[in-house]
Parts: sequence; structure tokens; C-alpha cells
Amino acid sequence: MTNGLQNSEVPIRVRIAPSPTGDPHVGTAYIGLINFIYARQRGGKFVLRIEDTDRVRFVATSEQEIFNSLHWLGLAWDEGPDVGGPFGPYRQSERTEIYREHVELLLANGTAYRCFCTAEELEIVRRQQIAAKLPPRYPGTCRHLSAETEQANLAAGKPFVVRMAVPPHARNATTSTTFRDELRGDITFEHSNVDDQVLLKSDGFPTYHLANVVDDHLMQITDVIRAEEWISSTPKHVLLYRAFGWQQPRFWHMPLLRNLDKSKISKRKNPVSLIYYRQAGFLPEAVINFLGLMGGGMPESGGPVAEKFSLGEMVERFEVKNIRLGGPVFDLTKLKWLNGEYIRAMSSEDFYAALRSTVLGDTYLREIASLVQTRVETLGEFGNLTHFFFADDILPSAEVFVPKKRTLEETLAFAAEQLTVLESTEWSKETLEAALKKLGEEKQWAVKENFMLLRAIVTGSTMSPPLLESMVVFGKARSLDRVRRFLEAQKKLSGSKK
RNA sequence: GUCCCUGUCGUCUAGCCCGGCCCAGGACACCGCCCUUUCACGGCGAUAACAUGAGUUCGAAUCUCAUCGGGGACGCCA
Repeated sequence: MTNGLQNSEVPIRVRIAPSPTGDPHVGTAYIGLINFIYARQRGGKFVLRIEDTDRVRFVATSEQEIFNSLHWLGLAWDEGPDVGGPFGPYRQSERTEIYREHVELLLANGTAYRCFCTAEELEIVRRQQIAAKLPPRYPGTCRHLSAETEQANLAAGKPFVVRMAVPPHARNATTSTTFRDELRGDITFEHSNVDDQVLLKSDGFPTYHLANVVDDHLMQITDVIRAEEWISSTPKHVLLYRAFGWQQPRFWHMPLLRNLDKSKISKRKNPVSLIYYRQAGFLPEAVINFLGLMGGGMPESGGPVAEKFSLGEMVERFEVKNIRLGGPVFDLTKLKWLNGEYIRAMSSEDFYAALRSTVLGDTYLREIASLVQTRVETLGEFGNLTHFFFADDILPSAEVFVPKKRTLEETLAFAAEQLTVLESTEWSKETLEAALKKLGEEKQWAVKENFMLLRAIVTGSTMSPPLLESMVVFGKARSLDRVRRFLEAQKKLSGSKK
């Protein structure tokens, strides 16, 4: 059994493959950091590939934000959609023809098959299986369709997906797949636990599994360094490498960053947007340093010597092999301390410059100024109206945020609804207005109550510059964070009363 | 439910691979003291962990097994 590329002559190539489905994620930065270090230490190449095969969740601005955030952190890539490279294109939506050709290969050699089941049919089956406490699996309906039936379906123009035919096949009776995780050793999955994964969706786009394997091979990736959540789909990937007759890369699965309650890090329980960290005034050096602390990896981290180190020092001394496997809690408390350390270490000139380029940035100030010009009588009043743009914590009291005719309880419930709506809304005045009004109608909240509540949460007061415009200027990431913190704080309050 | 991963202070971790130097070290947070007109910084100190149980061994945080806990995956998302 081959366990990845063992030949040290082969130049090291690694990649990160974020999806442009929202704000750039702190997890992407973590995996990016490890990949970056690994490549730099070995004179290898670090590739950025955009996995935009999910057209439903696609967000147009996301890709650029990913670029910006990674640049901000100093994680420069050698090949990618913006800088090009010899293995392009680096955007999967531009590679659909490649995937289709490769699917044909699998179809031809019997390791994949067309499936005409509809999503609705399969959903019913899945529910039944779960209800019967059975593991949800594809029932195999289309796996052995006769050539005639398949042709008839095709001729009738029935939509189909292409699924992977997980062994045993007639001639290949392998019943399990073992692969090596460089951090954990051998991991084995029985094939009865590996589902016939969809490889090509009915819209003609590949799923992650297919696109990922094809691209990693074509881009000559030697080491797949990704998050632990991929372990259970790795056997599918290994099977695909074999189906194509390709050599597989090494697999390294990094521990998952966690919330305080140990669950996988999520936006509901933690700020996960890199945009948030930048706008809230975290320094890239501190964020990188903190990420480097996650899981250990620096010989002296945790030891008596240093907790503070730079990207450059990590490239010199970090050991990916030494990463601890227990999922580290992403604890803002320590990040904040670290950030403070970096701030204190700056020259006063640098500190001032940092302020001017972020929380007192020209664009930001200009936008805020335009919101308050008609609302001040002296320039000195500027601060009175705008302090919430510059504060980190805004926590209105119940007298302020609970509308007259509402109870605290229903107000908080509605605020939670607002948050949900805000999360999935494009960040512009018009879209926000429409979305919030729609919610208000559904829940029987008057526009006035609706907006007053949000105003109180975001600005700390019932009197403020125009709410929606302010939120647009303040930014989605920070606005959402403010609402989440508000809800969190209220939850704690009610908990302590009982 | 099924499968997989994982388990040292509240949190990040050192030690674990190559058993004794570990009645477990550092950092953050918390608490106390000092400095200080305030706050912060800084200095000093305190509390705090080897999940549990067996086994191997002269000796186990370190090796083995079991149990328990935590997490992830099970999607025409990635």
C-alpha cells in the first residue's frame, strides 16, 4: 500500500483551499499559517486555490476579502488566482471541464456511476434511516442500473449526479481503506461506513471531494494539511486516488479550533471573521502569534522561554510534527493580552500610525463625519454622537433597549431573530432595511420598536445617527459581534438572577 | 444511531515517542500585596491539573487494556 509521496526529491507543494462563501475565517488563517510555515521550511510552494463550486452559498465579495485578510496576516502565497502560476487556473469554477473529463474516466472504469435519484427521494430515505437509528446511507438504487435504463433516463433528459462506487466491486473485494495521518498514524475505515459520495452535482459542478482530489493531483500537491473535520472523508479521497491510478499525497489533519464549550469554533460563539479582528484593532502579528500557540508546535512555547514569537521565528523553529491533537480553545482573553503586549512594544509613532490606519482611518472617519454633520451644532459634539463607533463594548441597560409595550423576554427573543436575519443579509442600507422590515412584519413588531431595539444594541442609545447607515460604516463583522455580545451578556444576566 | 479522532491547572501549553531529574514547569485569566493622586503598565506572591480503574515495572503523567468524558463526520456544503 502506498502511503503518500516518500521521495524527498519531489519539491514540496502545499495549498489552502478556502471557499468564498462568507467572511474569511479564522480557521482558514490557522490552516494557512501551518501550510505557509511547512512550505517555507522546505523551500516549497504555497498555493492558494479558491474552491467556489457551491454556487448556492457563493458570495461575490468573499474571494477578495480572503486575499485581503491573508495578506494582512502576512501569509503570502506563491501561486493563486490573482498571481497565477504554472498549474492554473486556481479557481475551481474555471476548471469544470477538467472535472467533467475526469468523471468520464471514472465512469469508464466502473469506479463511478450515474444516479438519477432526486434530492427529495433521498431526503425521505435519510429521514427514515435516522428515525430507525440507522446510519444515513445512499440506498444504492442506481448503482446497478442496466445500460438500457440508464440510456432511457439519459434520453428522457432526467437530471443526474455521478456517484463514487465504493468497493467491494465485483472484482475488487477490498473491504476497508487504511491511510496514514502524519500526526496520528494509520487510520482504518471499513467500507460499510463509507457512503457512495456524490462526485458531480446535477448542475455539472463537482463536489469538494472530486475537485479536491483532481486539483491536488494536477497541481502536484505533496502534503495535504487541513482541518481534522476531513478525517472521515479521507478514505473517499484515497479511494479516488486509487480509482484514477494516482499516487496520494501525505495527509496531515490539524486539530479543530474550539469555542469555550469545546465545540467546533463557530460564529455564534466566537468572532470568526478575520475582518472583525482587523477592524476591532487586533494586530496581525498578535493574531499570527496566537494562532501559532494553538496546538503547540514552537519548541519553547509553553516552556519557560517564549510565548511571543514572529512568523519568521515560526518558520525557523516551528515543528508541525509536534502539534498537539487535543482541540485548542480559541480564547480571546489570551489573544487580547498578546495584542496588548505587541501594542506596548510599539514606538509611539508606530502606535499612532496603527491607530490612524485602522480605527481612526481616513475613510472611516470621513464616512462617520458625513453621518453627523447635520446633527451637531459644534464640532465638539462629534464625540457625543459617535463614541459607539470607537468603543469596543456597548451594553445598553434594559430601560434603554426594551420597548415600552414589550417584556424583556420577548425583546431578547426578537433580538435573537434580528441577529439571524442580519447574519444572512447583504450589508447595504437597502438590503438591511428590507430584511429587517420583513422580520418585523412576520413577528408583529412595529418598525419603530424594531429599529429602536437594534439601535440600542448597536449604539447603546435610543438616539443616534441613522442606524442602518451607521451599521454599514461600522461593518458587518463588528455589528454582528456587538449583537452577539449583547445577547451573550443578557443571557449571563438572566442566569445570575436565578 | 454508526464510524473516526481525542483527553496534563478555568484557558493555551512543557513534560509523554526514548519510564526515575515531575508530590508536574511556564503563560493568560482570577485573587492578594507592592509601586501609584486614578486607571493601566510593571514587580512580587497565592490558588489551581496528570479523567477513572486495572495491568506491566523496583519505579508510570510517561507503556498496555478497559471505562468514562469531549469533539468531528455521516449533504447534489466545503
